[in-house]
Amino acid sequence: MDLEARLHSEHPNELRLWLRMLTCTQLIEQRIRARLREQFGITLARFDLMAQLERAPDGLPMSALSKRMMVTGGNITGLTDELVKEGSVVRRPLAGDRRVHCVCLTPKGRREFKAMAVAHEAWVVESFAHVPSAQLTNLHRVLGALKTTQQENR
Amino acid sequence: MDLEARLHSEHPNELRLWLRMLTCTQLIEQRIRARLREQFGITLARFDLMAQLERAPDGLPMSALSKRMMVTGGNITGLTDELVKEGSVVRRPLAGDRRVHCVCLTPKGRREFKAMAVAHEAWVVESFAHVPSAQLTNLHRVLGALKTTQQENR
DNA sequence: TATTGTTATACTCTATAACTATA
DNA sequence: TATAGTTATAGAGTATAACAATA
Repeated sequence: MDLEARLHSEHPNELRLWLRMLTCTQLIEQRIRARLREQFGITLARFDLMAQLERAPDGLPMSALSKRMMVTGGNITGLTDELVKEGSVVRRPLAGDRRVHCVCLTPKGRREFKAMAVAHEAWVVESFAHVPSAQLTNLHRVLGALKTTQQENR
Repeated sequence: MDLEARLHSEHPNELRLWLRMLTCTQLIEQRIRARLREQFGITLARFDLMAQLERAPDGLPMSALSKRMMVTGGNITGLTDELVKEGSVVRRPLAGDRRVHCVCLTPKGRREFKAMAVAHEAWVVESFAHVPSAQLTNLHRVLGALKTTQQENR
């Protein structure tokens, strides 16, 4: 039983698709969230922040993290504080602009993230295991167009 | 800028699709949430609860709401309390099992919901306006299979 | 014993707004 | 003035666990 139970015959296909998307993302996200907590003692938001840093050897300004994670700045401060306390990231000043603090993975944080990322990737792959590869690509393309229109309307 | 910024060439298509699904649902959900609050002074969770009740003239047991909304029972009690305070729903005993309380829209709640549902449906249709109808159906079908596998693995 | 719903509690995530420091 | 980040706060949403009433 899920969100779609409320639908009736008059509802447009757009609403059917929307509720189905929500159900799918909620089911998958809940599982990922629970496993991150059980196996690594970390929340999804903190994991996501570390994921953004993986490819940035010199770290990222907090304003960049705010944009990428689509949350307001105050939240980045809080998440960063927690990760600093755990020793997983550090704040580093940026030469040339003393307002900016770059958040940067520590060697410890990088090791931790590697291990989590392997598991996380496997969970995601497993979740989509029954979606044929061609459909995977097709979904990705169609949702790409949807994303663009959403971001324009912000 | 969004969640996908963290991807690199080694990442599998499943992860690419997953992050794109998350971005899309978050963008749409944030907009719906903001509009429900601004235009109707209601939260998404309360709206969703009322939506589940629309087709149930005799109401639904709180346990059914818990399953459909995929949240634990305590939350249903809280949401119901708030909607009762607003006069939008009532609790009704169920003949034959005195443990069960059915949550039921009041005439006022039903009127309120009708108005909100019209607006909500228009927002969703608008969000998917640039997705061709054939792709709408295709997405719905593919995600149906995904949903089934997720619910089996719970 | 199992199920329904309530209560109490705590945590995560988020936004907003006022603030400081720097550009 | 504008931008980067911090702080304080509040509200939404959620889960857990102990509990009472009923089956």
